[in-house]
Amino acid sequence: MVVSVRDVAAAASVSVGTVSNVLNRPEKVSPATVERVRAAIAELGFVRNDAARQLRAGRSSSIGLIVLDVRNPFFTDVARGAEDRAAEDGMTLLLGNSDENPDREGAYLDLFEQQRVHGVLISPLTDDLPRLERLRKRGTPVVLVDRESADRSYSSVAVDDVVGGELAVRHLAETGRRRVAFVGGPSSIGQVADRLEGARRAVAATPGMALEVIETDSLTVLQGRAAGEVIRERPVSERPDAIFAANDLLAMGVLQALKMLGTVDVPGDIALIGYDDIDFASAAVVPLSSIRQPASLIGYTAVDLLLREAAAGSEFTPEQVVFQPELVVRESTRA
Amino acid sequence: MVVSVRDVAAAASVSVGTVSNVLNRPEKVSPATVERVRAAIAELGFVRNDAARQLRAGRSSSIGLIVLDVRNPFFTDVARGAEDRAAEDGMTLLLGNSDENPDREGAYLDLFEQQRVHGVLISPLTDDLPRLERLRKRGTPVVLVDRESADRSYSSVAVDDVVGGELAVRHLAETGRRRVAFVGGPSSIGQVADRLEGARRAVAATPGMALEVIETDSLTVLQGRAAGEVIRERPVSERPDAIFAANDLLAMGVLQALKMLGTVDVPGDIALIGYDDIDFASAAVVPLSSIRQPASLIGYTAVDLLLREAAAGSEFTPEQVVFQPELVVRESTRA
DNA sequence: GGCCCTCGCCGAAACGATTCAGTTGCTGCC
DNA sequence: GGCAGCAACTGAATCGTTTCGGCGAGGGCC
Repeated sequence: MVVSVRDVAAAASVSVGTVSNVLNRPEKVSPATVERVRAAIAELGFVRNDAARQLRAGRSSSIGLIVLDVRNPFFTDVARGAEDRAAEDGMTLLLGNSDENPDREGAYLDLFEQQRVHGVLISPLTDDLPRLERLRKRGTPVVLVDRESADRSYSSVAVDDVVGGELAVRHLAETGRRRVAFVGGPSSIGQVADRLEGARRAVAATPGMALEVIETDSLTVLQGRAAGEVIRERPVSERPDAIFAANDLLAMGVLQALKMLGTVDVPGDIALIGYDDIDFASAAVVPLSSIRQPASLIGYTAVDLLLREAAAGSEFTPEQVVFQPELVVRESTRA
Repeated sequence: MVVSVRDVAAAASVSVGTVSNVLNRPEKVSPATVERVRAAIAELGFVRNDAARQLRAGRSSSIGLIVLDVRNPFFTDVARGAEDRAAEDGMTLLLGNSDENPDREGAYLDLFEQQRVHGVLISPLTDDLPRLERLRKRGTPVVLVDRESADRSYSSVAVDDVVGGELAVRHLAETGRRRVAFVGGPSSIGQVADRLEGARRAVAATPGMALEVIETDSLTVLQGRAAGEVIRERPVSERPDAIFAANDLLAMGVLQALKMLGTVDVPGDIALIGYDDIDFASAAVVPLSSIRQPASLIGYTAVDLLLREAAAGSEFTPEQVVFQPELVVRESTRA
């Protein structure tokens, strides 16, 4: 009981080609015929088979997006922006979650390749992936999200994380802090490395300031809590007087750990600043200072670039869009 | 330069049928041939075309999931659970976000139908949707998520929201509160209606307790903040002494509004309880009491049901799974 | 009237993987 | 030797849509 164009054609007494034209170029068909075909479609409950369309078209009308962590509101915001732009061109967004795991990242790339997606948006774990190369050879545009490609061979939409890190630590310095701990990791993730680099620069620019790095396995609330506990357990004299967390999830975990036993006061004893400025940051126990990134704009712009690249074909030169981050000061870094 | 099974077959000097067998039933092919074909695949960089497979198979290996709000961590957790179960059977999850908007919901259902998805998981806005019926007629299983079907004609995985609402308000009663405001809406959303119903029951069971309903347009932080401001602006005597928010996002918004000017103390002046127990609830300005739902288990179970239903075909009787919610007490409702 | 266009429609070919009835060649058994 | 049985492989048909060369009818123009 599957209804195909053929059935519709028979019911409306036209050819399959005409049905297809009604579907895709109704202006090419006489009004009376359009009407008749539409009626047949409605009556039979015909619904296009996307697989067949794609097979014919050679590629799908979906765009793949691979993010580091769906549970991070920053990335859901990116996804929303991407989805909005995709919808403008009648495309769909396929959302994959690598969870900072290269195997999962690879699995999604394979999947997207099999699906012959229109293009791939990725916040990659490592800098060079043969799979990305292969996709590109096939003619599938690839745009890096929240990350710039080392050799600028890929298009990308990112925020200057070095500047962001610098903003954060300079702010800490300006509010009188001198012993800063950077909480984040793994350092193989580009964003983490860049934010740390920015922190280093700000520290170097401030006489008497010291930086310590507390490396985490991932960028989650849980890992933040663990790092916070490490700091809490130290003798008071050995604690930093400020913490810069590589993202807000970590920062919120750190905050939970510090506040848990009531032993450490934020910002009294330790100031805390995160990164991303997710919605929940302002609602934290101590409202969190953070570095804001235009998440949904990043997603929107990335899809925009992707579609332009897809339309241009091979004579497209990769384009790097870089947004500037913005410091948002709240309670957690009050002097 | 597209590589198809035909090219692989030629390169390995076998027929296309054999290539397909190597791909899908390698045990049916002699080891030497498997080796030869695999080598050809690797050399040519052949990647299966999913559209062609699906066309032949009649349906895709994806499962569609439509949630009310991707930005709500509860739903991303549901999605994670669903994805995990789907991956066990080599299936993919397509995530759609209705944003509590019937048009968007409909658009995703249409899309999923065109994609001939293996099945649909939906947290529906309204109770009866002709589109769901049509999907079912086509043989596509539909499982309701976080919602039970009124006439039990659909399979569903849900949490007893009436009990959850009752738990919340009974807890407020037990901690001495008597003038409760329910913040949530629109009431057309089943979860909201049920939680309110539970609240009503608990109020009815407590002599001297009164319930007021503050309706919101949606279940977001922003709407919560607006509701919180309404309450904050009232004369002290007309304020409730407890607020039950239909979900944690709303609760966090309410909390922000109440704390903003420092005029209202939580839980001193007003106790506050939310629903869902999202990760961020415990990290809020005032750690939030909430009603916990097993989010990722819901997603996992829903896909499990879906796959069983798909395998059983027509002789499947819908099954309703109901989990019990759990009260989580934190600072925000301390007596 | 002859010629050329345009419009509206037709229908076969093509996309690429899977399936299945059929062929081949070999082993083992009476 | 004859034959059944089996393993390994073949290749044409199939899924449902889009595309595109082509055809006939009607209109405009010289």
